[in-house]
Amino acid sequence: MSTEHQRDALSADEKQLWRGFLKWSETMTSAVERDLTAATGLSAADFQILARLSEADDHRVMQKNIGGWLGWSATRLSHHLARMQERGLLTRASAGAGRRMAITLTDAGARAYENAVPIHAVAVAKHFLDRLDPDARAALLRLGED
Amino acid sequence: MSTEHQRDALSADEKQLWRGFLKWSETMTSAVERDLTAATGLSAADFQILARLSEADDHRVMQKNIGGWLGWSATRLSHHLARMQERGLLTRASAGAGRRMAITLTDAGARAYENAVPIHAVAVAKHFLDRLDPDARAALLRLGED
DNA sequence: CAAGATTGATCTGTCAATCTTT
DNA sequence: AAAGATTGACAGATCAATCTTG
Repeated sequence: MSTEHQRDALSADEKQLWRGFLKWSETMTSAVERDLTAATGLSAADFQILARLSEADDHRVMQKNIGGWLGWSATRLSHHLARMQERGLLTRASAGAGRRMAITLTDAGARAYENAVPIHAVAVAKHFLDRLDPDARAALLRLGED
Repeated sequence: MSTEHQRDALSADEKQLWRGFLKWSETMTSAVERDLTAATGLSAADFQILARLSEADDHRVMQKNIGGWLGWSATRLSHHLARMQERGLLTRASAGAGRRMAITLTDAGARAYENAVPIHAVAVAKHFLDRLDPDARAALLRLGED
């Protein structure tokens, strides 16, 4: 009989791998966010959005695209962009077909992002990049490229 | 001059590695939780706690220990355990020094966990384990063992 | 109507302050 | 006083339902 089609439970090794990964991943991303937020007042989510806007032509991007890049639901994105707009980091304007929206970085948003870039880079290096050996780096790169 | 002490920004490769990891990690853990919750009504957080209780002698564990194993704050754990107690999955009782608490699995909690184990195993295998080649597996195991 | 976005209710997590027992 | 746990207010995320425009 096969042992593949009806897994009863994880083996001890698999359990260790899964639990270890979860704890490492959560601890590491929390540490990055803690450093970023303490120095800039931006959350990790804020930073990701500002980065995408900052990289775009005219600092302007369709809302739909942001959702795709980050893998966020429409709902989450809508709520988050509303809050960021209230804080003056970006503006929203309807643009074309259906209920399509164009998101634009404000000057204040651009400044907040530029100020945060080096802090973010140091945090990611300290808690993530610097702890990866070449094998781990290659493995994670492969997992992430889909 | 050194390029180490004052990182200005991540390189393109580093950015790809970091963003790719974040998206993969969030997508993958969400997929596991979606499968688990759809079939059992348990969240990933619920499952982790039930698993630790289930593995303990007498299905009983000190609250402090759970926090340490999972890397959770005392606050988060307190709120979460209160909710799980209301759902009848576990009981809380003061035990000894200070404000120490002993957490015990109920029969209903034990049944819910046992029912969820194979579903969880299939989900973790499908979305995580089966997608790791030997190098990735070894690399993640190293990162997680601290 | 279909795609894209929003809304409100609810649930989870965090922060700061507080409480209890030794 | 110190350790461990709780509380309440608030921020962030999710779900289901709804809205808008081509």
